[in-house]
Amino acid sequence: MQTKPKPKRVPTRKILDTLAVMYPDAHCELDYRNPFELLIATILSAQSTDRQVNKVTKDLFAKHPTPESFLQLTEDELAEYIRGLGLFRNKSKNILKTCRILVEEYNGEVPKKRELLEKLPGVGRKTANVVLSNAFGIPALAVDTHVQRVSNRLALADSENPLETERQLMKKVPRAEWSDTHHRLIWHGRRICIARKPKCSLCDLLPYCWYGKNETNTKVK
DNA sequence: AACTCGGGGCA
DNA sequence: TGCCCAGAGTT
Repeated sequence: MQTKPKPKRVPTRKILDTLAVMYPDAHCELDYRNPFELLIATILSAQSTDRQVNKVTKDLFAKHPTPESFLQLTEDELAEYIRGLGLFRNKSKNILKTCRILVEEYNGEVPKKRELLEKLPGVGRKTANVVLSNAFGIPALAVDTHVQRVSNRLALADSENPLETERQLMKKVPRAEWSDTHHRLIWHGRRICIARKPKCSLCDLLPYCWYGKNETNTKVK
């Protein structure tokens, strides 16, 4: 790794506006109808694709729409539903523990506080933020691998630590734009600013991008 | 900080 | 065939 010649001034406003033009309708691509389903779908999405998650949750949520209903399932039975995903045994175990807590401590509801969400098995900082923001409209900026990578490349963040990246983004991005920005960074990370060979020649952010300017060899069709 | 969980999709 | 996927928990 080279020492980073950080730009003197990051044109945050231009970056956010350009992202808005590029991805005007960016949104969560997990299928869910209520906070509980979003919580489960987000736990399931760890190291898996949202398409695979949507595939397995369709049948699962149809037959088990509530945490009470999930508790009728054994660990193996739930694992069978989500077998198409990676990490399915861990997820099955964690989700059943989480459902038990929801039923026994929160009257079957998903709590709306970060501290409580993060205590649920399988729920970390990222998942908690997704639920707060998408399900409850509580401002939060979830940092996953896409947000982390794209933020680093655009010099919106200079840390590899997701929590630190979250802090830096929250300082630079107006609170009202946290949710949209989160989704747009993800869409950008999946479509253009991909990990391996970013398609810099297709990127409207190139004029504002430290990485794109310095990695000319990565420009692929 | 480094492991581990992990099957499926895609180049 | 190898690499990655809207991470979290444990050591």
